[in-house]
Amino acid sequence: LLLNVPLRRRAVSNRITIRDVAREADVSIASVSRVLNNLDSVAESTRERVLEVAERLRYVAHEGARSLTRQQTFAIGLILPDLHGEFFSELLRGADSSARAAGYHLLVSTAHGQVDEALSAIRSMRGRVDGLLLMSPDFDAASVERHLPADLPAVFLNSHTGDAATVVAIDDYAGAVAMVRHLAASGRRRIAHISGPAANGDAAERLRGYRDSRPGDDDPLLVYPGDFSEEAGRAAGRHFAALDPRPDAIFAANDLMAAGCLQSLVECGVRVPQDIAIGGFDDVPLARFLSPPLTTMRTDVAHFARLAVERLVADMSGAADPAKVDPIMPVLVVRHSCGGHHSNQATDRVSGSPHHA
Amino acid sequence: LLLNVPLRRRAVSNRITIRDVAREADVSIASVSRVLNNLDSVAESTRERVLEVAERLRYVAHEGARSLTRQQTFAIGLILPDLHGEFFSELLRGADSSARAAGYHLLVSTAHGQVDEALSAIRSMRGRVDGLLLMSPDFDAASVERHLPADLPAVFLNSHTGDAATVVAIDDYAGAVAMVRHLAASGRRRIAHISGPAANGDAAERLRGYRDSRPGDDDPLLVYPGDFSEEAGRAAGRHFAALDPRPDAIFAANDLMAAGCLQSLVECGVRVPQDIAIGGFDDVPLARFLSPPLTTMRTDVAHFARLAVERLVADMSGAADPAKVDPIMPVLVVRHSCGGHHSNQATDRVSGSPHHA
DNA sequence: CTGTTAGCGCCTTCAG
DNA sequence: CTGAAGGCGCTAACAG
Repeated sequence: LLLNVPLRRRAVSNRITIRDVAREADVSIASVSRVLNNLDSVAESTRERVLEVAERLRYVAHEGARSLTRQQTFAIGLILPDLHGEFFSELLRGADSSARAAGYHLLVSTAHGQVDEALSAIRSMRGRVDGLLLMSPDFDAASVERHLPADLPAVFLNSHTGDAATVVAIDDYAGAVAMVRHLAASGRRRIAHISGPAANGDAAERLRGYRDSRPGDDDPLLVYPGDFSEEAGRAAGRHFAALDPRPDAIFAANDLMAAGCLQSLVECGVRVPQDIAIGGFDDVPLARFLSPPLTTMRTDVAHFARLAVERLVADMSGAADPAKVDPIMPVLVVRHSCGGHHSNQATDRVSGSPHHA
Repeated sequence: LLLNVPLRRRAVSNRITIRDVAREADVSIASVSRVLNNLDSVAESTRERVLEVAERLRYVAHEGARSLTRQQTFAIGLILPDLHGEFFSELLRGADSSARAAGYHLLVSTAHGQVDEALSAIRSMRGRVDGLLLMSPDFDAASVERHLPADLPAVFLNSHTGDAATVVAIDDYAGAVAMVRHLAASGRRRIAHISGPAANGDAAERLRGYRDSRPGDDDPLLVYPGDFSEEAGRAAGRHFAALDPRPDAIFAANDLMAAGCLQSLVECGVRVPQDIAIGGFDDVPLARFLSPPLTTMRTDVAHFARLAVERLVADMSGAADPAKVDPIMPVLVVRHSCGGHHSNQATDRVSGSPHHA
């Protein structure tokens, strides 16, 4: 009766399972499992036979299945707003190095500043990762947090969420203040700012730091609304070059805008730093290649990411130790764009507190 | 007798499964599954009830389990030699955009130029991804290929493996030739080269292109052995600045070395491009920010990665269409470092065949 | 339209 | 030291 019932669809599958190894080695799958995970005690003869067969068959364990029984995937989900530019490149590098060190893989996803994309990314991470690293400067982290599956530990990166979530953050405010003070200390009196996207938490903090510390009166014309892009920096440069009276310093909310601004100022015939000094934020690798090299706030993003991973791994290990990680204090790096005298890496003048205070 | 046997360990687990939803909604798990995947036809009333309960319980499907039954993970593994610098950043960005578009996630891993790390990465991908994107310029791709699990389609990136594997490659040789010819055409006669790591396939091809097309006789002093790092570029710059007779052009095997070289030449008092012209390879974003902006071969890495993902997705869909993808021909971008006259993006002079010939 | 029942590939008690 | 058996959470026939 059941003669021509096809034995499921695996007719032409070349998938090799633990069962194949067991059959070929003439042992039970339990024994194969033991050997492969070197557990318990297994007779040396069995052990050798299994190993031999496994190699001959090119058997590689199915990590998906293994995760299911172990209830652990050894993967960490990383949800970023974007992947553009060196900031994220560095972030990823740091996260990867630290994750690998702890035996974890990285599952990367981008949300492009859309809450729904972030939520969908989170959902699709359930059951494929043991924990989540979440960077969401473009929207309220708290609202995202509510949608986290209950069994998915998460660490927020640089989002000014309430006390509820675990957060590893950069002290944007203090960094901005430090930069503006440096500019003022070197004699600049009319300091302008190129801000980041309005909805971005980091950008908001940097703007706040600028506002609270700039010399002179509030002047709306001195704040150009940017979006972290090079093009915004160029536009800002043109704007400020034409302004009368002209600012004598510009603090850009990130390095990429500073770079764009620098280029357009030069095109407009403005001398940097003689006429206008420029300061950035992040210290991406690009910064020291500009001419003049860019004074900026160094955040060591890779290190920042490493911290976050370590924090997450601790959380996942059930180390119910919700001790807050202190915000990371950016460090001022003085280069020629503010009137410093040196340009190459070896002579960067670095000041401020180190990462671990 | 079995009264006090603890019902497995899940005593305090807050994991919510499809079964919880089914019980709460008073239907079978099959129905829940149907609703959640909107399959078949389900009574509207059932449907609503399930949806309501799922939301109330904050149920999120376990993707791991789902992958196991579906025999499909909707993830792509990406194994890279490293994560340093804009080249990989761009690669990742392109891969991500294209993978997301096809409904896939990216599982990232690095091999650091070690064969064993690459092999271990491959093993740990089995059963968590549907296909592999593999970049292994530092060692023989064929040897890696032999260790691929049989059920894991793979696409090699830029590795000059035999015809066996699917490869998406950049035409390094042709690119190098084009650059050297450009240098020669603008009157340079003594053209030097900074090569990449000896074991690196791309580097080897670029060197070969240089050798086959440079004017004048072979001169070992004109080839400085680099390793793709900025520091190597600086060292090369010092070397060539001191050489007598000095070269009048330098072709660096990648942009980062070109950047380092440029800086050290300037420090040595050599004028670029008047005394020495410089050409790079890759056209990373950094290139146009240098001063003078760098003439280079643009490969559009992001696009390259997109192609590779599309190829892989096609392979995975069983489109047994092993039509080779033509090597991507880099495009010459002329900027001021070779004597061009313009510096900003809008006026880059681009020539050569476009990516799709 | 809905529930029951096999697995997916592996790990892990529990008995031999 | 080893094998049998029961899940992990979900999907997909197959009967009702």
